[in-house]
Amino acid sequence: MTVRRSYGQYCAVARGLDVIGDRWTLLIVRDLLLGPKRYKDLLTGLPGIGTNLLAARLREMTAAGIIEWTELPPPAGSSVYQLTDAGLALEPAVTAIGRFGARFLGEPRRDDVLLPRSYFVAIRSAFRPGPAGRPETYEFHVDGLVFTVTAKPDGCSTREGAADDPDAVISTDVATLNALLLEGLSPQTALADGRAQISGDPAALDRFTGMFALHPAAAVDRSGA
Amino acid sequence: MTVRRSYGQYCAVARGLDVIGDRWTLLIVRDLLLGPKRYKDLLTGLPGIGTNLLAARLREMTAAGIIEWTELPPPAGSSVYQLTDAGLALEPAVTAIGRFGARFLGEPRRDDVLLPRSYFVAIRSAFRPGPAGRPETYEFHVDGLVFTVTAKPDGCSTREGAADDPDAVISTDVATLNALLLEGLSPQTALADGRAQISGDPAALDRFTGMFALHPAAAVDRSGA
DNA sequence: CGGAATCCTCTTCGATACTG
DNA sequence: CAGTATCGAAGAGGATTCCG
Repeated sequence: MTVRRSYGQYCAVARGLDVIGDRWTLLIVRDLLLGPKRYKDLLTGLPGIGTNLLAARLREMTAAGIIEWTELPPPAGSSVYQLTDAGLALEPAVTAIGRFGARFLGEPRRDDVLLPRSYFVAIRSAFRPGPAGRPETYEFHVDGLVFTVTAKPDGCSTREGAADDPDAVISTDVATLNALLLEGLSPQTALADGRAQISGDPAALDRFTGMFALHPAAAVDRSGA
Repeated sequence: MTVRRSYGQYCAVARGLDVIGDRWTLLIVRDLLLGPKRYKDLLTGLPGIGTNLLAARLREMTAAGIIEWTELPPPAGSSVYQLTDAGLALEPAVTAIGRFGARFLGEPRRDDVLLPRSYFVAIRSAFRPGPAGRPETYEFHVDGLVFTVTAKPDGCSTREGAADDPDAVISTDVATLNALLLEGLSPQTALADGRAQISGDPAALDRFTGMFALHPAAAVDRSGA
């Protein structure tokens, strides 16, 4: 409807920002990096976006060719938005901004919301291949959402949805997940306290947290408020 | 004055966007990657920004700690803005967005403006080390701006300002620079037509364009990194 | 019920004018 | 030169309503 606003510069950075520079756009991409999502999934996963703005962004992103609308095959059959190849090409940008933003993360603020999806995107670029064991698959249930993490010696992948044949299934809440990944909470403590449950290999949570130590070592807290 | 708007998500990507997500911010960073700039330099280098918005952005970026205000040593003595270490950490993000944006670049549109600074940021990530010769320094004069490019076997650096002891000094306009880098215009033709002048080693412009082939063909998908 | 379009208020943007 | 002040236009954010 509206003519897309452009910086009007013949520059790859400016042109990229013409496409992804609007508010919320890159956060929609972040969530879609974990797989296709329904409108409602995105809406509830991005508190504050407002339904009109989400609809507008999805329209613009579709027009730009970075997402597409499709229907999942039966039995799901739901209509979803997913990244195109051009949209997948945004992962390095999301990662780079995340690395930059990590230095401003500090401690959670009072009115910060913790979103499970964010962690399963973040760990992709925080993967430290362990002692080169065999590939391992974890299924996480966090606050009603389900994620699959597959760790191989040469990298890891994450997506939203259930795993085929996981080595372990871990259930927890996002606060505990944050504590495990960013605050050094030990898996033993989390399990003993009942903040996390595991079925399958009981040592899997240990190996998981070891592979994804996100502790902001060089974090410079500069939160203005 | 205004409370900075935040996504309110405890997520490195969202926090990063809280800092750099506002309109124009990342383009200011792009220009500052070439070195310190005065207010006026930024204003004229970013057509359309508007002086109040530039002032607001510089204030916010200073508060966030990604730029700082300083005075250049005599004899220049001008007051300038420059990136802090935290601001320099944005180069990977700028590069990643540039790689993504390259696929939307196409041909210049009627109302696109060509900005010399953009090219000297872009070539940083398009450097293909040549046949490992000795380091070479080029000084460019483009539409009243001066740039220094230093190419070494293991990388290249670019900055705004005159070179100390350049191997060649090249004068041209931004349209010709664009044609040389993106449209395959041959240096011989450019020099013969008088669209570019060179002093020093006359073959230097050949070596330069060879090192920085940005042609869409070569620019498309270098996403291996 | 999921997927939006509409309405309304508030903030931000962009351009111009003006000041130290 | 380096900003501040002002103002109309556009965009963001929230609630409600509509559509299938």
